[in-house]
Amino acid sequence: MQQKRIRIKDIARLAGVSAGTVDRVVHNRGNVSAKSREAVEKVLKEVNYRPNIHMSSISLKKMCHILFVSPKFSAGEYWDSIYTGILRTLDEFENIRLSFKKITYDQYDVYDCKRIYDKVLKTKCNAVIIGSIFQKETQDFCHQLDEKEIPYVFVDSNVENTSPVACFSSDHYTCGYLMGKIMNAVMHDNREIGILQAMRIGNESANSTILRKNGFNAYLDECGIKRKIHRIPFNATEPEQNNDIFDAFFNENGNVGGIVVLNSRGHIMANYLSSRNIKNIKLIGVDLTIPNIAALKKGSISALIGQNPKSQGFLAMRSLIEYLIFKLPIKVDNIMPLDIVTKETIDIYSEFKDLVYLQ
Amino acid sequence: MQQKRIRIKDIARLAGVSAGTVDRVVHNRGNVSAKSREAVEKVLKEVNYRPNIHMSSISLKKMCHILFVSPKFSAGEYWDSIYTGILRTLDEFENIRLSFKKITYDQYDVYDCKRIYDKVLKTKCNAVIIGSIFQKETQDFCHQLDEKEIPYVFVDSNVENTSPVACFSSDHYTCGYLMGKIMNAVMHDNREIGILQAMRIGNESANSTILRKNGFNAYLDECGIKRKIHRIPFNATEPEQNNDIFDAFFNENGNVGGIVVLNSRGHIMANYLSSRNIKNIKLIGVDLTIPNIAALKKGSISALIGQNPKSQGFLAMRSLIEYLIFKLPIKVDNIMPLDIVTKETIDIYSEFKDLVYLQ
DNA sequence: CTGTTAGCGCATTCAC
DNA sequence: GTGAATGCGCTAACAG
Repeated sequence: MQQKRIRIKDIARLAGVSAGTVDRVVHNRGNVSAKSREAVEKVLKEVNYRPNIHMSSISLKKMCHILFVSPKFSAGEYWDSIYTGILRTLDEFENIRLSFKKITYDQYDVYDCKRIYDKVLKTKCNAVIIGSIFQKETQDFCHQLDEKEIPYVFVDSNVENTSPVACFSSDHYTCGYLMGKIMNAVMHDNREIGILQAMRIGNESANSTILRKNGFNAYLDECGIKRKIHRIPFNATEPEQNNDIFDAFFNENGNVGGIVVLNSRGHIMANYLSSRNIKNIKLIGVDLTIPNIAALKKGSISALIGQNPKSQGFLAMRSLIEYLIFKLPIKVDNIMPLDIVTKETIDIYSEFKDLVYLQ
Repeated sequence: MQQKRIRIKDIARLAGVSAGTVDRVVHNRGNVSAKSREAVEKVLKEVNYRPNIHMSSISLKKMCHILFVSPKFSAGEYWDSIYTGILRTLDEFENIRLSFKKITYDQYDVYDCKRIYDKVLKTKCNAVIIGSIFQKETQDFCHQLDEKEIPYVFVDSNVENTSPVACFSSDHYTCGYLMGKIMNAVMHDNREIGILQAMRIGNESANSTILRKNGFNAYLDECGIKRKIHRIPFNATEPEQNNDIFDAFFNENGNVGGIVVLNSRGHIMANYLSSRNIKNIKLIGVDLTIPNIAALKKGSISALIGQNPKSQGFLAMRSLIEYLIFKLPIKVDNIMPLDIVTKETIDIYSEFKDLVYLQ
C-alpha cells in the first residue's frame, strides 16, 4: 500500500554521487562542484524529497536557544495553555538539542512589559516566541530583533508593521462578531446589553479586546439591532473594587439582559451575578480558563468562545523548529478556529483538547 | 532547561544488566531470569522510562497488516475525513513497516455489510479499524475477531458487547441534545419542528441516528418545550424521490419553522428548501461535508455540528500503532468534542482542521 | 538465559 | 570536492 519514502541514499544512487554530497546540496552547505549539484538538483526535482525530520534530529548537534515572552500566568489560565502547547512540542522533538526559557511581564503594566522586552534583547538566543499585549512597545521590540536578525513568531495576536516568521492567533474581530450573534440568539427579548472591558495602566486596551469590540458592534449594526449598549469598566489589578463598580452600574441600568465579556475574565461578572442572585442576565465570554469553565458548568455563563491556545503554542513552537532547524518553508498567517462551547459540550471539549493539538 | 531523557542503556547500567536484557523486559519477550527481570523492573519504576518511539520505529523490522472497514465514501464526505486522518498517522509513522488497506460496504444495505465483514475475516491481518453502522452484525464480526485474537478499534461510534482496544467517537446523544438547544435558540417563535431520518434497507436506523434522536427529544422534554415534532422520512438510496416526499410533507404541515437533520445529509433538505424558495425555516445539521459546508455558507443551514472525523481516524490509527507496535498503554474510551460551526466560523474552522489533528 | 553487535536514516567529520 | 566512517537509541539476531 505505502510506497516507501525516498531516502538520501536513494537520491545519491540516482544522481551518481555519495550521500554526503546530497546532504551538502540539500542544506546548501557549499563545497559541491557545479556538476554534482546539478545532478542532485535534477533528481530532487523529480522525486519530491521530504527529509525524515525525526531521523535528522538525532544527528543534529547544534544547540539552539529559544525564549517565550508572555504575560504572567498561573495554572489553567489562557497563557498557561499556550505554554503547555509549547512544552508539548518540545516533548515531541526530544531528540533536538535546544534550551527553552519563558520570561513573563505584567500585562496590566506597560512599563513592566518594556523592561522585560529590554531584558530579552540582552539575552543570548536564536529565536523568540512573543505573546503581545501592547502594540507599540512590541513593534519597537520586534524592530530591534530584526536588527539583530533574531527570528520571532507571535502567539495570541499579530502585531502590525513587524516581520514575524509566523503568527498563530484567532481572528479577534470574528470572535466579537460571533459573540454578537450568539448573544442575539440567546436573548429572546429586547433588553439592553453591557460590554465588559478591562482598564489598564499606562496604555489603551489590549489590541485583541479592541478588535473583538469592533466585531461585536459590526454584527449588531449589520443586523439592524437597536438594543442599547453600555460599556462596563472593570479593574483587573484591584479586583476587590469591582463589586462596587458593578453595583453602581446595575443600580443605574436596570434593563440589561445580556453581558459580553471581551477578555478572559468572564467569571468575574458571572460570580458577581451569582453573589447578587441575579439570574436573568445572559453572559457570553472568551477563553476556557478554569474559573470560566466552572461558571459555564454552573450555568452562570451561557457560552464561551475558545481560541485554542494550546494549539497556538504547539504550532508556534513547531513552526519555529521547522524553520530554525530543518529550514522548512512555514506558513506565516495561521488563524485558529473559534470554538463555541456550552454547558453540554464543555466536558468532552476539555478532555479532547488535552489529547489533540493540531499536528 | 530540558533534562535528558533516560535511555535503555542507562537503565541497563542502573540494573546491572545489558541493554538486550532491558529490551526483553520492556517488551515482555521472555527469556529473562526472574532475578534480572526484577532488577530491571525496579529501575523502570523509579525512572519512569518512556521509550523514544522514533528510534524504535527505525529498527523495528516486523511487518504489520492493518485493515480499515467502513461505509463507502467519496471525497469530502464524513468517512473520507476519517480515512484522511488515518493516512495522516501513516505518514507520521513512515519509519514503521506496515501495510494498510481500506475495504468498504454499502451503509444502506446490511447484507453487503455482512459480506464485507466475512471477507475481512478471510484476510490475513494484525488489526482492524471498524466504522460500524449496524449494531448486531458488527457484534458478530467482533466476536469472530476476538476468537482469532485480532485486535480492533472503533471509529465514529462504539458497539455494545464488544471488546475493542479503543474507541474514537463523538457522543451522539449529546450531539442530539445540543441540536435541540441550538434549534431552540435560533427559532424565535413557537412553530413546529421536523426531524429528518434516513430510511435503510434490511435493518433499523444507524445506531448514531437513534442516539441523536434520543438526545434531541431529551432536550425538548427537559426544557418543557411543547412544539409539535414531525418525523420526515428521506430516501438515501433513491434521492430523486425526496422532492416528492418533501412536497407532500410541507403540503400537509405548513407551520414547520425548524428542521433537524440527524445524519450528514442536511444539504439535501437545504437544497430542497432553496429550490422551493422557502426561506423562513431554520435548519440544523451534522457533519462538515463539502455539500453541507456549501449550504452553511449560503445561509440555508443555520449551524452544523462537527464530529472531528479526521481526529477520530488520526487517533484511532495512532492508538493502534502504539498498542500493536510499541506496546504502550492506550485509553479505551475517547470522546471527540462536538464543534458548533456557523457561517462566521466555517472558513477558519476548515483551514485549521487541515492543519491540526490532535496529537 | 545473557551480553554483544549489526543496522535502521540521517547529519557530520575525517581522510582522501 | 568527495566518499567513507561515525554516532544517535533502539531492536533483532547471534554467539556464548
